[in-house]
Amino acid sequence: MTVHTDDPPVSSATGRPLTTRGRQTRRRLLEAAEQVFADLGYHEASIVKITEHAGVALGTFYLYFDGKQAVFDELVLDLNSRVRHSMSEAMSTAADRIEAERLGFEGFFRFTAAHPALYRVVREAEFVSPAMLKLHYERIVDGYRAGLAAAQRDGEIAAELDTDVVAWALMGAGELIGMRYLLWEKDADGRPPAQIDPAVLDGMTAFITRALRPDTTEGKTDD
Amino acid sequence: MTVHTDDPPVSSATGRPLTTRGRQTRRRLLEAAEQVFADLGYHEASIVKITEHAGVALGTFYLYFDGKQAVFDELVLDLNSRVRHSMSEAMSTAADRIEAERLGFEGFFRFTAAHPALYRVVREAEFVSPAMLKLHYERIVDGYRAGLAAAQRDGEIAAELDTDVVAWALMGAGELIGMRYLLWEKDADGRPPAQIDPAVLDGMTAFITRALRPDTTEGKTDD
DNA sequence: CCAATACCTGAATCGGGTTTCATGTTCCCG
DNA sequence: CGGGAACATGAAACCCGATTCAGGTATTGG
Repeated sequence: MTVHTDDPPVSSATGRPLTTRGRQTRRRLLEAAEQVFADLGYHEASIVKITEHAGVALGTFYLYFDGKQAVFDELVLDLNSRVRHSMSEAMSTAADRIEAERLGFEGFFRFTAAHPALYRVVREAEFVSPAMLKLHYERIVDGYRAGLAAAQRDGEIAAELDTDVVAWALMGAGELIGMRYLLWEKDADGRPPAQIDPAVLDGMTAFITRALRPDTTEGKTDD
Repeated sequence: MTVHTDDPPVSSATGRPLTTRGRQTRRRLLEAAEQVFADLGYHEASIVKITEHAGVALGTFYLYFDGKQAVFDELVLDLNSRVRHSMSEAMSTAADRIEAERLGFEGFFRFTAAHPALYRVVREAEFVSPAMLKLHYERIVDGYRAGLAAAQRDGEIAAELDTDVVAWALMGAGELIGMRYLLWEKDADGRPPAQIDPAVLDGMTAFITRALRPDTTEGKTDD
């Protein structure tokens, strides 16, 4: 529910800096937008519903945002930084790249499980705001590819792999696995699972490990 | 552009069977819908635009379809059968499962490259018609899993793999690779590529091969 | 040629959404 | 405590699209 905004918030509409009261209203609107977009999707959501949820009047919205699409974009950016944070935090304790992969997916799945509807917002950006979706994926892949390339130099993963292609493939795999086993899965009470089925994570890890591990004949760079 | 409809077309609105003229009008509407949804997305598309594109009056639409969502659903189903056809046709000449994987992806990418906008329609179903998207993915995965399981029994792919998880992972990987290297890629003239970069397909194949191939120590069932 | 049947038409109905703006209200500094 | 800046309000202007329906037009079998 928390919204991260590192830059000092300004009213997007005018560029004017905000007082404490203004900042708080803006934050309330952004959090309301998050909730409403997540629950209803972009097109069913409306500014009226967002302002009602935030407990402010309709017109107030336009003091802080340029319009519906503008809040949506800001939201996607915010979610992107939160997912990446969840992933990199999870990976931070890894001993090697293959463990990092498992932990990274765990972090991703944890985020998705904790905010099932939120990740739908990101995917809906493909249709609402393609540039934002592109940014989202590219930011994730950039870090990914860098990690893979470094591991490759250290001989932790096979040299023949194309890190760029692999990074996109893994991201796509994670996304569909998350969709299938988190967003679509219902337990006995029809509730979505609080976290990913460990067997699935194991299956995923086995798959990734097999794909990435160096061939046994391959020489290791021992620095 | 061709629309496949195996069942004799009937007016969805009334269930009444159609004469030749009626069938033709219905087909024109469905093809126009395909075009308009692909170009504009679901929400920007409108019945007026679809009927204009088809060269019929607004009201005619409702003689053949129950509404906007109904054509969309029918379209997703149609596209699903076309993608699967493209994939299974490509796979039909494969000597073993790993070659089948490569050819299957080639078929998928060929379809996506030939109809760049169409695959967006399928993905938009996540928000417009979730049940249709689920059906789409599950139909693809079902065939996939069956093929993997059979190959596993024959010792063509590693026994330890969870075919269910692998099927979803591969489908996700293919989808994001297609998005990145077909839908987003522009050549010098800003045109999307007519087919996938062979280097990418090779990278993808290497990745899949490594993940699926049996361990060298693994015993083969020799029937 | 004449029903009768199948098709087609598009103005009108109905519902809804975004954005603006003239008018308050609150806050805070001197 | 007075007044200006910042903030808040919600009715109204404006735009757009799905769906209906009463009234036409093509087609065809006899």
